[in-house]
Amino acid sequence: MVISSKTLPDKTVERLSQYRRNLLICLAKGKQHIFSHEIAQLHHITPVQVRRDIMLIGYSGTLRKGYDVKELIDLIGKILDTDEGLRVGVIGVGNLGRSLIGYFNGKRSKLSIVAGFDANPDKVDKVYAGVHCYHFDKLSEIIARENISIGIITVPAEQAADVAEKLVIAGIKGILNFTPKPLNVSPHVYLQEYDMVTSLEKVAYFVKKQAGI
Amino acid sequence: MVISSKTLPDKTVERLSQYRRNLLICLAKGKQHIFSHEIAQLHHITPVQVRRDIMLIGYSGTLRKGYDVKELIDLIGKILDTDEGLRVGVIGVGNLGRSLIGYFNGKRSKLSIVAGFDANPDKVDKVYAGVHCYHFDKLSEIIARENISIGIITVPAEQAADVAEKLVIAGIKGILNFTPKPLNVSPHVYLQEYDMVTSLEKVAYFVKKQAGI
DNA sequence: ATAACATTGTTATTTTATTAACAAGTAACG
DNA sequence: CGTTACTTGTTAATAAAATAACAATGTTAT
Repeated sequence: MVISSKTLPDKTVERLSQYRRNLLICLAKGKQHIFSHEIAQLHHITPVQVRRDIMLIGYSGTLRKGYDVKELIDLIGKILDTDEGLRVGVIGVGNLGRSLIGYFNGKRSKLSIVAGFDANPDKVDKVYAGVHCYHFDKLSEIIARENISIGIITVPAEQAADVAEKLVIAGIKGILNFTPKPLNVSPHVYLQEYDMVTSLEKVAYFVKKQAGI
Repeated sequence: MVISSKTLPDKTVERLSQYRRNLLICLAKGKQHIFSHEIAQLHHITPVQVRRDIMLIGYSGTLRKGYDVKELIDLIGKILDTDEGLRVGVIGVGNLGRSLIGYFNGKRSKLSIVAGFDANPDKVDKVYAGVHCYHFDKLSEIIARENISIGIITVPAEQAADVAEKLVIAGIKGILNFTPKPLNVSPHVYLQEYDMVTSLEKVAYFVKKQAGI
């Protein structure tokens, strides 16, 4: 079967990433086959949703036996990963930046954080969880040298726009922005924003609603 | 006008939180009125979306003058905030937990992080950015004593399920889960999950697509 | 005063995402 | 073998979100 080159729905991509994580755990436990309702239960979604996602990537399970865990993991890998992997830089090595570096460190993955950047001279040329921290000034240089295609922005909000601009100029292909400042980037750079404060305010709103305050 | 007590769409709630943040900046700059297309531009969405959101909260602007910044901020506050505010606890005072505490510290807001929890004896009874860190064992006690209604989970993934269960038992009303482990909580606790690894894998997928790899 | 324009508020349409429905087919069991 | 029950794959229906369309109306220019 040929892997469809059509772009998958946003939400399906997210779920595939999550499925894979849990499938790897299943595989490590020696589980060889898995039913759609088992995957569903792990993620608190419906079995139909799982089957639909799997249909979209063109995989087929075995009737009454479920999906082959290993095959499914491999196929998700073919879809999400690139052969040589992509290299990632973290701009802003504060608590959040270091936490991200920590998450990825040691995980065998096609995504690797290969550089950190910070303005603080105390941090420059230090190594955090195996990742070298460079000065902001070297952003362009290191991105080119290290072949970095994704940038994670974890600087204070007021520096975000400036950093984003420099990243785009340096030829970055994708940005994950953790600052609350919405960014303006050229349309051929993929931008994903995540705002922690908004997440928390959203929880608060629904708590308030539920409590009838 | 009476504020509708109907629950707003998920996405509208998120955007309102973001609008407010930028409106506060506008107000600080002395801007008194703002057009839908200006708000839209700040957030890279369409003016229609903005008008629609504002319609949903029952506010009206002035034709050809736009919206009164102060009034809009106040109304969003009435919708998102509770009168006395909600109190938040952070479970897991690692890099990510401290980063969240740092974000909220000093921001005048109806949401305040009032306690941290960790198992590490080096952290217990220390104060991080004004927030006291307690031992896990005191979770229930402190949640009750400090009247905490929202918990942010930033522990390692393998402890997440256990922490969530304890939070629910302690009577928490809302949970924001930053671990990649999907949680099972009783349906009257509002749960929001955010998975950083998935976010990054999603960026990678779209970068890959765009590059045609 | 009148015309041209800008901007809101709202309804209608389209798109995207989720859920339901069900046909098909295979393993297990007698 | 034949029957039962389960699980997949897919199409159809529904729900949620975004976008488009446009009427209403105040403002500015002439």
